[in-house]
Amino acid sequence: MSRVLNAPDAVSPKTREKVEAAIRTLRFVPSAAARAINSGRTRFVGALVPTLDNAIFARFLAALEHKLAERRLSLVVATTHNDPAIEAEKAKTLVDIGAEGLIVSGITHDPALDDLIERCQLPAIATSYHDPDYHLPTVGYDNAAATALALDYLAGQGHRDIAVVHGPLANNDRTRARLAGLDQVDRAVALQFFETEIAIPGGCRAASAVLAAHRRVSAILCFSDVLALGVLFEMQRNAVRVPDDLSLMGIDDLAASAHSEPGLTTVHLPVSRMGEASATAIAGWIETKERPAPVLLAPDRIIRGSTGAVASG
Amino acid sequence: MSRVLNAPDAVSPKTREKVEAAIRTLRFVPSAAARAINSGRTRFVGALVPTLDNAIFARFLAALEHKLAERRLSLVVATTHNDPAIEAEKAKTLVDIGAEGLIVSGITHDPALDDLIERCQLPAIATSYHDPDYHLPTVGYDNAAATALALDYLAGQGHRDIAVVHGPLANNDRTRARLAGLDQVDRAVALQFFETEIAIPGGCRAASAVLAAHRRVSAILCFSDVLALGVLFEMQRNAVRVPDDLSLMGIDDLAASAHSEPGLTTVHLPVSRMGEASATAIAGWIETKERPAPVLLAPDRIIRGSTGAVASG
DNA sequence: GTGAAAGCGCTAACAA
DNA sequence: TTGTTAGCGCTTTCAC
Repeated sequence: MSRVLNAPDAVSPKTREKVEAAIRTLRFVPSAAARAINSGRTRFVGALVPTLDNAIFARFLAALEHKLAERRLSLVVATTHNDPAIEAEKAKTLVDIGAEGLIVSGITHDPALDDLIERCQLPAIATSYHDPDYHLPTVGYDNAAATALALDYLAGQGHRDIAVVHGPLANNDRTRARLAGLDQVDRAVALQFFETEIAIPGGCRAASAVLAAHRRVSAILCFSDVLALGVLFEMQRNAVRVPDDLSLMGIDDLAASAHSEPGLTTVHLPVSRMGEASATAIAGWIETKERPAPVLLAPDRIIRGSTGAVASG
Repeated sequence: MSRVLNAPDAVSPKTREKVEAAIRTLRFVPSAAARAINSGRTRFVGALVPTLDNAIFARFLAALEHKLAERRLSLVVATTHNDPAIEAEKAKTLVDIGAEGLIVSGITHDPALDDLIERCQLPAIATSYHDPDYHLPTVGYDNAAATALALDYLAGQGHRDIAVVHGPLANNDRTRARLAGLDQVDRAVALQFFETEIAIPGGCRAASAVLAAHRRVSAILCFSDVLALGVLFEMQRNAVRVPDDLSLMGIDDLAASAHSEPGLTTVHLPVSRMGEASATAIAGWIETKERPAPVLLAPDRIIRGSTGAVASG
C-alpha cells in the first residue's frame, strides 16, 4: 500500500484501484510522524521574530513563507518580544516539535539558544543583521549603513540640528547598530535622542517630546517608519508642516510610507528579499548539509516629500 | 534513558548522572518524530490566512500564537491570497507535516479542503465570520452587523450620499457579508460602490475615484481601516478636509487609526480576542475531542474625529 | 509486480 | 529502581 501512495506508476492499475478503494473505505490517513521517522524529515522550519505588530516583520515572514513553500517547507512562527529568554524557550519548543532549521532575528541571544543550535547541529540563520564573523550565517543588511545613509542625506540638505527617534536599546542589537551608524557620518551635526516604543503611539509621544524640547531641530530621523508615521500624525495635529517647518525621515519603507501626505523619505530595507534569501539559505543548508555564506543586502535611500533643504543663511 | 528525560524523579541520582553524561558525550538529541509516533501528538496547529500584509491578520496571528503557546502548541502559518485552491493545497501540506488542527478564514472554501478535514477528522475552526449553522465551528464577528453599525452611524449623522469602498468580492465571503449588512440599515441613503485592493494604494485610488465621481458624497465608508488610511492620505493630498468637507469611517480599528489626524471613526473588530478564542477552541477540541461551540464576538463602534454631522438644511 | 519483513527512535508495559 | 521488550506506522529492502 505504501507503493500506491508513493510510486503509483510501479503498481498495476488493477491493484492500485483495489488499494485505493480500501484506503477510502477504511478512511485511511497516512501518519506524518511515521513518515518523518523514516525520512528523517519533518519539512518545516521555525522562525523567531520579535513581534508581528510591526509590518516590517509581517512582510519578511510573508516572503519567507512564500519562498519556503516553493521548497516544500512550511513555516512555524513564534514571537519573542525581544526577550532572549522567551526566544530560547520558544526555540526549544520548535526543536521539540521537529523544526529542521531556525530563523532568528539579530545576533543577541541567550546562551541557551546557542547551546541548543550547537547541540542539535541545527541549521540556523540570523536575519536583519550583517556580520560575516558571527557564528551563524547572517542574512540581512548593514544597520549602521542604513542610518548613515539617512543622516548623511539630512546633513547634505543642510540640517545641523536633528532629533533621532529610536526604539528600546535593551536586547536590540539592530537599534544599537543603527545608533552606531550615525557616528560614521563625518559632518558637524548636533543630535538629540528620543527613545520610545516602536509603534505609532510611541512615535506620537516622541514627536511631542521633540516639540517640547528646549533646543529646536530642523529635522527628525526615525529608526523605523512606524515611528515616523506616528511623528507625522502628531505634527499634523500640532499644525507643524512637514517638510516646511520640519523635515522627517524614516527607515524601513513600509507600504504606507509611499502614500502618506507628504510621502515619507526613508531608507528602504529589503526585507522581502531578506525573507527569500533566508528561505533559500536555510532550505539549501537543510538539503545539502552545507552551511551557506552570509548574504548582505543593500539598503536604498528613497527621497519623497517629507524632507526638504534648510534655507541657507 | 527514556526515564531520565521524561521522569527524572523516578531515577536514582547516580544513574541519572551517568545517563546525562552519556547524553552529552554522544550529543544525543531526542527525535521529535519518534516521540510523535508514540504520543500521537505533534503539538502544532496550522493557520491559513489570506495575507500577512494587512495588520489585521498579523494582530490575529499574534494573539493566536500567544494563546496557543500557553497550551503548549506551536503555530504554522500559511498564506492563501484569498485563493481557495491555494488554501486547499497548503492545508494539505499542513496536514502532511502533522498539524493537529486547522484555523481557516471565512467559510468559502474549496471542496478539497472540506474533504480533507472530513477525511482526517481534523479539528478545524473558521474565523472572521459568524454562522452557527456552518459545518465548522466559527469564531468571529458578524460582518454584516459591523457595516450596519457603521452605516447606521453615518446615516444618523445626517449623511444621505455615501461612498462605500470595499475590497474584491471574489472568494471573499467577509466582504460580501459586509455588503449585505448595509441593507439592514433602514434609512434612505444613496450609496455608490468602489471596489479596490485592500491596501493603502487601493484606498488612495478609490479616493481619487470618489472625488472624480459625478455625484458628490458627504461621507466615505471603507470596509477596512487600511483602505480608510489610504483615503485619508489622498484627501490630504487633495486638500479635502476630513471631516469638514467629507466624513470618513473605517472598519477594523488598527493601531494607526487611533492616532491619525484626524483619528479614524471606525468599528472595532476584536481580532485579538478572536485569536485567543480560536486558540482556546482548537486546543480544547484537540485535547477533549469535543467539538467547541461557535463563538460570537461583538464589534464595537468607535467615534473619533474623522466623522461629523451634516449641516441640516 | 507483489508480498513479507526488518528497522527507524521512541514510549509504555513488563519483568527482574 | 532498573533492564528488557513490544509496538507505534511508515519506508525500504529483499524474496518471490
